Amino acid sequence: EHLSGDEYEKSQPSRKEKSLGLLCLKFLARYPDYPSTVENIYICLDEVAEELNVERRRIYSIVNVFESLHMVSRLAKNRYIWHGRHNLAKTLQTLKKVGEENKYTEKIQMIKKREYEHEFDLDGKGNEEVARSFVSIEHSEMCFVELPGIEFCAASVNSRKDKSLRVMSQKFVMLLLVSTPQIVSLEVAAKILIGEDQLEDLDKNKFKTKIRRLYDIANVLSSIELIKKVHITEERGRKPAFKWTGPEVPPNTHATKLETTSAPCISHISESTTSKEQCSKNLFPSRVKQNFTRHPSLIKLVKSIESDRRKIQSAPTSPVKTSTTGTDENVSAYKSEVSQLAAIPQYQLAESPKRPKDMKNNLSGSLWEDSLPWPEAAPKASTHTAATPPKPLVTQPLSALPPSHQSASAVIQPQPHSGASYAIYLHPSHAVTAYSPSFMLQALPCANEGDNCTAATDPGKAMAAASNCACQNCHEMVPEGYDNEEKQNKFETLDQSVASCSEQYKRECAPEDEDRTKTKQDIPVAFANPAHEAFFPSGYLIPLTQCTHHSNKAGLPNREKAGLCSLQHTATHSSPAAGAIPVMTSELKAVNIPAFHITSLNIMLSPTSIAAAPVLSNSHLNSSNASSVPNPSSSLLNFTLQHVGLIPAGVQVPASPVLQHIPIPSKPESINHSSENMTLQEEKVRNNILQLLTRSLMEPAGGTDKGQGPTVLKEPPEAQTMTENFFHTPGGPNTVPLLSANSGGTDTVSQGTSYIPQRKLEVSEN
DNA sequence: CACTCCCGCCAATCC
DNA sequence: GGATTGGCGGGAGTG
Repeated sequence: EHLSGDEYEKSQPSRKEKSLGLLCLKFLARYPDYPSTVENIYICLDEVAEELNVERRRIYSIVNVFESLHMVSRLAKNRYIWHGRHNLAKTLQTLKKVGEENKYTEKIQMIKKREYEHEFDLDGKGNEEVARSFVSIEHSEMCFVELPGIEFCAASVNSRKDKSLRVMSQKFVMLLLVSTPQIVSLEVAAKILIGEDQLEDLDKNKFKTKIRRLYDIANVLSSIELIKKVHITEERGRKPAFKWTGPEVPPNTHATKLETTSAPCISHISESTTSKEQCSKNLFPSRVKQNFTRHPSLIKLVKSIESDRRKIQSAPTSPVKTSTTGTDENVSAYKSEVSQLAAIPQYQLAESPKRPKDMKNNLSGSLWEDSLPWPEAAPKASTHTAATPPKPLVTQPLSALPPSHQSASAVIQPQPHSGASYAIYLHPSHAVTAYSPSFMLQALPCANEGDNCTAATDPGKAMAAASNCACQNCHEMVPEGYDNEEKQNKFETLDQSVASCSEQYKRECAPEDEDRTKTKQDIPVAFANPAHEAFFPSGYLIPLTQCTHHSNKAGLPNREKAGLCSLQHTATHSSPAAGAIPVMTSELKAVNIPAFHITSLNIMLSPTSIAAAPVLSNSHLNSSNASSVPNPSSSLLNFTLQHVGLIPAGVQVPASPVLQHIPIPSKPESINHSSENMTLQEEKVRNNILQLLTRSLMEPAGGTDKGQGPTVLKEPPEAQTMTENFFHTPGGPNTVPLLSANSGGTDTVSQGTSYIPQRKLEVSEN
């Protein structure tokens, strides 16, 4: 009171200091990310408001958003319980699923389409049309999405009909999770959220209010680093948007059990169906729903896998577990594991907290990400990637590196001209190297600093990708083969701590483990199931996209800070085979990829081939393990390597498992960028060579596949890019979205859809 | 000026 | 009927 006006103003915290985001951080600082499950942490709103010196109203906003993610749940008046991030993975997965089922992808496209069509239509009818178009798409207005075990405590005391902020928050997250790339503009989000409630009057005020609320939500989500504000620049100017920066959510392969509140479920189609049943029905349409069909190529794959598994289990020549070193045992175990890899989602293992230095920067996700005990793995190598954006492909697989793989390190090579890179991640005793569709095994820095990713997108390729990804079609590619009830149930028991996951992995898979069969009895059901053994391949092919590196505030969990290469946003669409592709170490040994070729060897392997390779090559695993007898593959490789001048004539690549000790360049400077100079002609030659190599991998011992499946790489279309060749599949180019040429670190993305392929939107962050 | 989003009114609901 | 929740939109701060 005694202060003058100016002084008084200065004594007051600035507007920014009072922001919801900051307040949210303060709020978060009070509670652990992963609270003990033994001891409940209760939140008293009054206390918090007082301690943080804010009105209670503000706390409600925060708590409501957290509630939407099940980070808290309401116990009683003024009283919440803190769950932290324990439920997050499950929640996100559920939200993604509901989002998919609510056809948000289509809605986004519809909005964009209309927007585009009415860009110069000033009569304002565009919005109404959009609104009306929702009716034709989908009518499933959903209620608050809840998780089992949490729903009742929340619902019992809070029957307020409209939990708008909570529901809005969930819907917003859904939008982000289902869109490709995972960027949603404020405007689109607002329109969709309004569109659902009020089809008719999309008046300006309502829109403004929605935007306000979205900001509220976004501020909270940003503070927990699930999203990040970016800007989309298009013809008409800059638009605020939000990009998903949270953990990657694996594709849904089954219906997670979830409940909805007893709140009325609004349906635009039938006002009478307000029951919970109807609500659930909306959320989880019947399984026979036609948009869950298996992609034809997957049927083959599954059959092949199954038959192979049978062979392994019954063949007299199957390796018998011996009591010797344990190595054989492991190999045979891997063998059977590998035979199933293509069919079974890889369980996402948490990283060990202990990592070697060189991995720390490159591989470590945030604590938050590391700890996500995905209840279900991403069947990256096989399925449904279409409806799922080809995302931070690196991040997830790498964060899944099991603890025993500490010696591994990843080197990454984004290929500006050729799409995604792949890191070959090998078993602990082996190394990690990079693999890219331009077939360069190269090391690469993850060096892009901050937000200045400026490499240009190739609009043509982006367009190609966009137009090749008929997202609706993609939705229809969910393979039922992987939608295995039994597995699901098992996985639902897997909401475990990282520590236990890591520990289990060690016990289950670490080669140095004494006795597999014995330890198996100790492990929980999901791991004890033989099928789950298959979740630990000896290696992965990890599609890499681009790298970003952000310097972030210390102490905040951030995947990007950790230097993980994450796909920021991309117009790429992965093929069903994209993602972490399990690959057998012994397969690599079998072709004797020599260490010194790590930066120069150009190999062309279709991801589908690779995914299938373990299946098809089981019969020669033994020999590769023995590694004394050169096999046809190695001869062929040697020949081809010599042929292309990668090794001098007469030099034989040693047949020993040299890969085990491949020196990985630890510094980006050591990278060989020779691929950049590759001419088209060279590419062609390589294509041919690589086809040979592919076949040598695919048909090692009398090839069971008979020209079917991934080995069909007969005539790589000349004009096509390597990337396209790479993803050439028997299903035809239209059944599998092509991986587009990635921009290799740009923030310019094409948000083009099949509707508006021409649009190139620039995303900037500030 | 447009974009952000804080602030607090006040209605709905709870107890 | 007071307390709790939270929708909502005015308008201030920011770039």
